[in-house]
Amino acid sequence: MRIGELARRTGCDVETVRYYEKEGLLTIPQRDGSGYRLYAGQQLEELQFIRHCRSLGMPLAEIRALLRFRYHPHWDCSGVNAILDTQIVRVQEQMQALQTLLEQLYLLRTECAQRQQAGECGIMKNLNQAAKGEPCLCHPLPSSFA
Amino acid sequence: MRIGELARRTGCDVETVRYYEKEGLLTIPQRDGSGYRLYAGQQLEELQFIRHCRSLGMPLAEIRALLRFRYHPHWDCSGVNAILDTQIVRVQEQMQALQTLLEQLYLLRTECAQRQQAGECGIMKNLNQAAKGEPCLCHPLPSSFA
DNA sequence: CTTGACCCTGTAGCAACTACAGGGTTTGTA
DNA sequence: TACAAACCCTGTAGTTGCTACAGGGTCAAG
Ligand SMILES: [Zn+2]
Ligand SMILES: [Zn+2]
Ligand SMILES: [Zn+2]
Ligand SMILES: [Zn+2]
Repeated sequence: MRIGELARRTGCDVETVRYYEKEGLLTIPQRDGSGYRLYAGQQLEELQFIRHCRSLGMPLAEIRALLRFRYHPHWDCSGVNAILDTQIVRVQEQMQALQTLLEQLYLLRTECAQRQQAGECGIMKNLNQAAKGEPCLCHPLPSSFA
Repeated sequence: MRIGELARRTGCDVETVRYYEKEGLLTIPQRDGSGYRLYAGQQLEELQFIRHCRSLGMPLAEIRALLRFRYHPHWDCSGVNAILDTQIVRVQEQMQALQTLLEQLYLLRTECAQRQQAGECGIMKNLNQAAKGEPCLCHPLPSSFA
């Protein structure tokens, strides 16, 4: 199968397939007489493996590592667990950060209820206070946004 | 004050300050005889305004818009509210996505309890199933990771 | 024999920085 | 006064995971 069909069957862009090849994630495909890439079932599975891992938010470097475990089934799997754990921690941290952000944004949002001049707007007032180093509703403690 | 001091007082990298200038967020500073940038209190506030907004996750384009409201206090503030609302929705969507991810990762993680060969590891088994288009613990419905 | 769909390579763009390389300046001290 | 550390300058390239061309070649149908 050529690259277009592979892409269609995985729901993945043609350019993305070539990108994965360049990044060393997909095994190099054969070429036909015109230089077109020819893929077999092996690469279809590889690509689906990659897309699945991407859908779990994993960076390509870790997917590359997971692919190595795929090709070496006799290896000790503790590296696999470590990758998952890393990913879980990363996602937890991101969620925590977003949660904090959301609370700050909600607080700030309450400061403006109706249309008015920007100079009178509670949101702008808070932002301008923060710019002067004064506390704002979203960062009540003495400045420095940690 | 020169760029180093400005950076130190805002907890922001020198390169970042120059970057903001290039992006049109900071007003162009004066220069001394040697071509060094010289900043006044105005730019200190601007930079703190920018860093504050960045700490709320806002993209530079929206910060640029907020800075325009700062310079035009007589403008109607409804654009400010709109920016906040957009940002809130964006963060909510990201959190929702991360929540889904986290549940999938947890499910997958339960599949391997101890060290073993990668070929026997429940995590790798799931990933390899998904690569074949079969359902996995993290995506029980017939494939396609939405 | 021409149109359209497909394929190729290589490069540039996105966001928001970060990190040099390769220079000049200032400041403190020996 | 000489030297070095610390600072500043411009400009370019790297980061991540793609996406979007530009400028070409190939192939099947009508
Ligand atoms: Zn308002
Ligand atoms: Zn705040
Ligand atoms: Zn395991
Ligand atoms: Zn799954």
